[in-house]
Amino acid sequence: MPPDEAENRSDPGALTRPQPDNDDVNFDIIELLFFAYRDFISDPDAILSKSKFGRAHHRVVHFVNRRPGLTVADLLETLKITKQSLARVLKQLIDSGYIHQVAGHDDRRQRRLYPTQKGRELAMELARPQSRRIAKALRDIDPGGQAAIRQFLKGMVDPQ
Amino acid sequence: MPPDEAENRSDPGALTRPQPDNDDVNFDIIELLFFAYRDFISDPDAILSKSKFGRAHHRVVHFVNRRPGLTVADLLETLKITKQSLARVLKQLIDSGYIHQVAGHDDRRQRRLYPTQKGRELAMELARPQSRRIAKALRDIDPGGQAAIRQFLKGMVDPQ
DNA sequence: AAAATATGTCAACAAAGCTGACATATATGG
DNA sequence: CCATATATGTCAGCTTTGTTGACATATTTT
Repeated sequence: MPPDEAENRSDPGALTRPQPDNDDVNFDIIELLFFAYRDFISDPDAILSKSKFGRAHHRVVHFVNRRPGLTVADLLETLKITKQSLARVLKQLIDSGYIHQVAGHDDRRQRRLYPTQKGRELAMELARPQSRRIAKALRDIDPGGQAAIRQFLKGMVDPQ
Repeated sequence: MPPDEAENRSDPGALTRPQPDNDDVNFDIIELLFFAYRDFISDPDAILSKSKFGRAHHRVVHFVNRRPGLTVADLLETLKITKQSLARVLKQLIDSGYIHQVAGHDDRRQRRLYPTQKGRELAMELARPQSRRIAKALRDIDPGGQAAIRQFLKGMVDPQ
């Protein structure tokens, strides 16, 4: 008799044993990623909760700060959201003076996005606690281990 | 004259240089975490898009499968969401026969949650592509590097 | 000149979070 | 035993951030 069947006999429909890692699945890293990301975004979220902006604004101001001059299309590709979804938050950031847009030099249909000084400061303020968390997590990990971490994270990303 | 001021002279309000890592911030790992997580959740999302469930259901069925018998309070603490938010998705999972609840043995106010066979199968189906992605990212990383990755992810999580 | 492209915008909707208020069952402490 | 605390459920309404579909405008490409 398979173990689950015996289990079900005493408690119909309810599997009572924990589900451990097995050949197919790597539950522990799945969970570590969930917990790490959950707390990683809690830092900027706490700061943003006192402002009129949210997570979506954070992402936009982050990437505009990191890659000044990117186009709207670049940003959509990076964030993997629709232009209507981006439009809402981008408009608020532009209207509030955090981001500045300029028609493209070669292709004047493009809107190239740049942070203002205020935008750069916001991006930095939000990045700081996240960086502190990362620094703490990397402390006591040797250079080889740190390289492995970067390689792993890169390997998790879809090609392109 | 500070460099940003000179920059602003020719292009008012727009900082045009990329923002590199510096002492305060570790932008590259911040971004790697964003991209890794973005694609990590895209696998189960694609499967769920053909069902009546979403990400929130995934999280619930995952943790119930991993820790059968956890209480509603445990789950709230793990997910860090409100009970009203959990109630919506949990009810749907119970009504559809993915999760089963039982009054606590000692404390009968508690509702202990268990996966049904169907629930366990869903959790596994959603975990499988994520595990494949993880396995691929870990391939070519030696045991020491893999230990560093686990240590890093654990270090990113808030204590408790 | 026609077609394609980059962007913006309107409207409606869905998922998943939130707050506040209140109900019920059960446990616990005096 | 009663009063209070706790675990859970539920109603109502709101917010943020995602989605589709349709259509407008400016500019580039063919």
